[in-house]
Amino acid sequence: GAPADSAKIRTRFPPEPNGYLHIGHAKSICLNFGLARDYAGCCHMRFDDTNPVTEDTEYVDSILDAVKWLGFDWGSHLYYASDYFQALYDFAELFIQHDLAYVDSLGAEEMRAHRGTLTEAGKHSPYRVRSTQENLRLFREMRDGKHPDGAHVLRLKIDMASPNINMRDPVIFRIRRAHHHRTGDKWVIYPMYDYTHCISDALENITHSICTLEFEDHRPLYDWVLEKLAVFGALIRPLPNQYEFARLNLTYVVLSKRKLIQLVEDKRVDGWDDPRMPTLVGARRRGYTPEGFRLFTDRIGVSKADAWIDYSVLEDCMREDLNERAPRRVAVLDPLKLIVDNYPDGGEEQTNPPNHPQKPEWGKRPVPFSKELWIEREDFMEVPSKGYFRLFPGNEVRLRYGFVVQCKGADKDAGGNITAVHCDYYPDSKSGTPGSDTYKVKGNIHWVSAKHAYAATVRLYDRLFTVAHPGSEKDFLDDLNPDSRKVITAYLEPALKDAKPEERFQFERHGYFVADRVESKPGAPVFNRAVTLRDSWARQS
RNA sequence: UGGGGAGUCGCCAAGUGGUAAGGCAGCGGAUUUUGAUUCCGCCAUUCGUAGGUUCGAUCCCUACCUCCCCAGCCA
Repeated sequence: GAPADSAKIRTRFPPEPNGYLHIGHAKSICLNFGLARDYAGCCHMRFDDTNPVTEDTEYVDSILDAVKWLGFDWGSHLYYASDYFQALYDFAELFIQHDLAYVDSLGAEEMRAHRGTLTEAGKHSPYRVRSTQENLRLFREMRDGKHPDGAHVLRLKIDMASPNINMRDPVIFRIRRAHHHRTGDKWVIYPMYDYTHCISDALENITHSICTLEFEDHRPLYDWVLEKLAVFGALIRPLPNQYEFARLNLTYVVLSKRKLIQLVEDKRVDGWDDPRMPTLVGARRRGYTPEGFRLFTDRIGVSKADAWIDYSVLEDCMREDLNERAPRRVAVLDPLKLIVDNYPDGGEEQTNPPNHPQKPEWGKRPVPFSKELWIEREDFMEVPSKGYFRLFPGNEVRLRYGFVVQCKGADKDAGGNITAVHCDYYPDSKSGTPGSDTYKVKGNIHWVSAKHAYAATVRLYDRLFTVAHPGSEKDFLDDLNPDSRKVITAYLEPALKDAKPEERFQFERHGYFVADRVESKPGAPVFNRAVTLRDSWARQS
């Protein structure tokens, strides 16, 4: 436990280690750690590991990593509810001794029947009148493994007629022979959440126990348990208080743990860190930043109203952060060949785009230019629509940081599909050379030298990465096909691991790092955003 | 229809007796070698509804409406 310091705010982030943290958890993490930081208090990292059948150390590690990644530090305050198992047990005997707890031997079915309904009071269990001596004996036998799973439970003796169902003699210990990730097989009885959480908070001298709305009904029980223990003299006042806030809902995003597990188990995604997953590890691979998440949680606020935050808020936060810090790189994702007819065959020269248009101090980088380039297929229209000012026959555009060219037309295959676009360039229009700015064009498109493209930079999901492709140029371009992005993702994996903020790149054309559309293999669902899985899809699956 | 919560602009969200902050989205316009960024402007006579108290109400009172949560030996 932590020292009692009445003046200090003390919060805690208490996940159950039964899954990976997602964007929704970021709100809770930022809230709890942020409050502690803003009020010079401290925030405990605590695992609520009272149900051994669902928990695993794999999750403990990933959760710790996620919190650190978000930029928070719990210092020496790392706790596990399982560390309190003995204290929790001892307190339970105290409740028995004060005739406020009893061993119930009703089966699960019968117990439910006795609990009553939302509108009808419950009935007392016939075991509710057991003597203190018998309760103590039975409870110790439960602890000592003398009874099979489910044979008995320990319940608090409160009020079976309470309109609040949580107060109808809640179960606080159950027999569960399962290996616990930390205590191993030492215990066969495990405490329940309601009983554990408030006591853990009290033992750690938490001042503000912040949780989500669905626990509002549990607050009376939280207070009841702690008040009794204080009266018994087992706990010192002041006692912690529970406060609730609305959990995060994000449009287009499924944050239901059950559904996410299903996606992973059904292999609809590559794993918890698939860039399409709303997990923090997934978001990280997408190029989302801790700073962006912190900005996001500041922006959405905290209230008790059920809210659906529009995804654009998250996007804007990430853009705002990356716009400042991301060096610019170019990639062509849907390549169309552009041939500069009047450029010398085999010719080659360098252009020098800045690393950041507003930060000359970041310097420039050399980018090769040659006769054949790759441009985005959408940057050419044989018959331009109104307002279109990129490439179309007769029009002039600037090849960004390169030359101004005039479009001469396009080649087509037998099926009428455009296979290449032709243009002529103006040799005196090269960016950065004297007089080059006398050319006034509305269109400005990005490009990659075809013969150097195997070493170009690729955008995946939201990020751009420099790729040194092991295969030929053709292999590389084949991999660029939107339908096989996963292949590249897998290949790049090692390179992404330790990417620094400065290594994050922003897509040049749109200054926008979120892919608009990613389609997976035929027959598989279509995602509207690379980032997210649509809730409606998850529902039908 | 038991109990607990919530309703302020398309989406969030301040304000809680003195006459509606801010952000996102959207819409204009200026700068721009990313249709980006940046910049400047517009965007609720109205705060779920109906009454009431008051000089004055989003804020107080009454009634009503809508939505969310609760009957795990899950958290």
